[in-house]
Amino acid sequence: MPELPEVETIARDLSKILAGREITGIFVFDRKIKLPRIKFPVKIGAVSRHGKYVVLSASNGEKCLLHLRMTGELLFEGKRIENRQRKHQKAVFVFKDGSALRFVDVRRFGTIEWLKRETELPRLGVDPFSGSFSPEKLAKLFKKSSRTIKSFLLDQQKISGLGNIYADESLWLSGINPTKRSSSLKNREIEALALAIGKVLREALKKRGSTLRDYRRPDGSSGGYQRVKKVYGREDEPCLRCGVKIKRIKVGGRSSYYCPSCQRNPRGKS
DNA sequence: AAGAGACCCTGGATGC
DNA sequence: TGCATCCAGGGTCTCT
Repeated sequence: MPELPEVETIARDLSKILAGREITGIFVFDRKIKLPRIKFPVKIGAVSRHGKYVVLSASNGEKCLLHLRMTGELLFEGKRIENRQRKHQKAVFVFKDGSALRFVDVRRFGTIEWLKRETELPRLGVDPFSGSFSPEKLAKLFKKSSRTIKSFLLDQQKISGLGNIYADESLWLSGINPTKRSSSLKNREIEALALAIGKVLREALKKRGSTLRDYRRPDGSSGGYQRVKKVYGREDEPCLRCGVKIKRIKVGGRSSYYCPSCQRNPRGKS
């Protein structure tokens, strides 16, 4: 499941490969995807990340937003592609030299949008890699919210880029119970959490993301963070800090892994 | 208005 | 072995 580090890795990889290339056509195989009329060829200026979106910025000011959701993959094929068909293929971007970028997506949740104006970029919360991400900023946001910290961290309108894995990892690292109410966090906890989020995401980016199920880099290679993750997916295994069995509960409809000892709820519940 | 829950979708895991 | 059922989960929509 691509989250910030995976999307950042993909965007960086693609930026090196695609900058300067001209798209001569986009073939869409998913009827849910609707694109406006596009005047080809379109030259790609840069590839970047906006929250969990991969953004292809064309030199004419238009933008293509790609969201991988759960199982989306962007795979680059340098050689002239022989067969445009492939299982679970959502779309193929074909370039002037015959190379191509395939959007493969088993669960079909991924999206492609073509934007004519920059102002249409979806509005997102603060990005953990931006300069405005700070404990003070988080404290301000948390103060207003009665919801659980876990579901808050997953709300892209509040903080952008975190998904289930890195939210759990950050909460474990900062010793905060996922069911705690955002507004109840002490300044000390908020500082620890802000630090943990930055640390977890930077570490994951260094490892080029986590490959748990479908995530792959544009060249087909895997990420390495799954080898260092501390709680996610470790139900019933010992906590790496205290040895107590990791628990798994549902918070806001999502699986949450945490240590019942290190991440104790002050009220004593779970 | 904010928050909770259903929904989308398919493959893999589990149960009988 | 084979079929049915359940589950995963990001984001959007609907309902409260």
